[in-house]
Amino acid sequence: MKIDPNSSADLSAQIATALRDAIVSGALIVDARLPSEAELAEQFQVSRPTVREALKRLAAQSLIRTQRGAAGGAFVNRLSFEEAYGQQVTTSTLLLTMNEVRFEVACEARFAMVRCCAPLSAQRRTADHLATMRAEIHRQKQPDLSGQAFCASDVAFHRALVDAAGNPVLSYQLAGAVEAMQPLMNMITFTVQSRERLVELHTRITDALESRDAPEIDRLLCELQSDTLEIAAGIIARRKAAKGG
Amino acid sequence: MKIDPNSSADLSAQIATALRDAIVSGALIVDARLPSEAELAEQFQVSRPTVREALKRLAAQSLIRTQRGAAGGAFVNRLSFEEAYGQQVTTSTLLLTMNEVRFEVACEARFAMVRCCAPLSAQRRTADHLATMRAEIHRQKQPDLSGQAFCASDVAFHRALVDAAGNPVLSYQLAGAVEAMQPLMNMITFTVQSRERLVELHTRITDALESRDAPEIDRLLCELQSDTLEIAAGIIARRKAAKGG
DNA sequence: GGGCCCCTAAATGTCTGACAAAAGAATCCG
DNA sequence: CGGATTCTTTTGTCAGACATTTAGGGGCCC
Repeated sequence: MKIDPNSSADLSAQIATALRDAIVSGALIVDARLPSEAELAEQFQVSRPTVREALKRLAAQSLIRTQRGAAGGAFVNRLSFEEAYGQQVTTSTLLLTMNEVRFEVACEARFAMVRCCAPLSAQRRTADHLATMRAEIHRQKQPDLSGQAFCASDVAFHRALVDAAGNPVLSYQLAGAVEAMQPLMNMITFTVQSRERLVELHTRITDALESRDAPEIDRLLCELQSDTLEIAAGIIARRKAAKGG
Repeated sequence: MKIDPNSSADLSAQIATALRDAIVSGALIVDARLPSEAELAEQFQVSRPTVREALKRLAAQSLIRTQRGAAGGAFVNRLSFEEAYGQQVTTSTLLLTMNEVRFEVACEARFAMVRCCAPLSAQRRTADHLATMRAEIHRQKQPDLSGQAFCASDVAFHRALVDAAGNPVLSYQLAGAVEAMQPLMNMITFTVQSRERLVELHTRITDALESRDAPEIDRLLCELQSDTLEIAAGIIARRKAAKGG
């Protein structure tokens, strides 16, 4: 593990990369303790603040955790699904908002991915999943629900549908797709009418899931996608017209 | 934007969170310049090294970029698909290896997601995508190809299949699922026989993609999944037997 | 002899002050 | 007016110091 002091890159970035490689390659296994900051400083021939900056970079990616005290130090962190999930959502959200991804494109990706777990969900759904989904539907029916809350409930509904597939890897991957869409969805204030359309489809999807009818779920999700797109298109057009007038 | 000096959390972590929130919420837009380190230090009532640690955390997530010099500073970074893609792959890979996800679970997720873009790929594939896939198939036929190289080619093949869907969001999301599988696949040294089975399926998938036959692609991917699982199961069983003997 | 308490050592967290290096801005000179 | 030079701002890096936390050991009391 060496660094190049003549490189144009930051020393802390180089050290972070070296340590990250060691972790990813398996040279440093989970719960292994890294050398202390002072030792790393000596090893890389840099000062302690520089080492610390490198360690903070790794900590930001949840690759290590630090502990103070005598037996403390930096330890390779077991990346939990929850942590990975959080990072995934942040990254995906920023990616969509910063690159001005068109609503249709994000929507297409989202529904394509949700549909991909429909067969598994139909097969493995439990009563719990159905209960969660029906609870969200119930919430979505409340007329005084804010636009944001409606979207959040929509996300929760789809998450339950995805979780029903019983595959944590799938849940993790789709979390990004589903949750990252929320800010885009938030820009669309659903009218009472359109909400009713969506809620009805949600209900039928839940029913289909209950009777384990995978093809029907697929059909309904397609319908939900085209409905969502239609509603969005209408709102965008109206907004543009309002601007023009 | 305030921090709590009495909190148990690191000051640098708190500052990083505050700045991250400002970016995610849109208060700091792309290419906006953050205050200088000295200004941030004064604003948060901490020292410059502490501020720097916070900034390095953000830099590790590609949320900011820094530039030296008179007009330099830290700027909100436009998260590119490429950067997000890299982070996504690293995170997903570590998640799978560190949590000892079973091969079947990861495999199921991977193929479910790849299958979800089959209809779009069939519709939008270009000659380029087909050429890439055939080139990878050609490489996979080389008998002296190492196990690692075969797996890498397999990943490239599937990436082309996914990219054919023409949806960058989908490509990004699936990148994690497909590439993260590679280390797990690497543990399975494919025999000549099993390679032939996979290559044949790859060929048929490419043919089906050329004739835009979405249902056939779906069928073939299912077959590819069960074949992969079967091969893996055989190898795992043999390995276990070798250990026991 | 065992259990409790305190003390110490080790490690991270934070601060101060300083200098190096880069890069644009301003200035000076031809 | 243009080019070279100096200036200024800002990040990158270093050294040393102190604060804080925590595990572990030694000593004391029962």
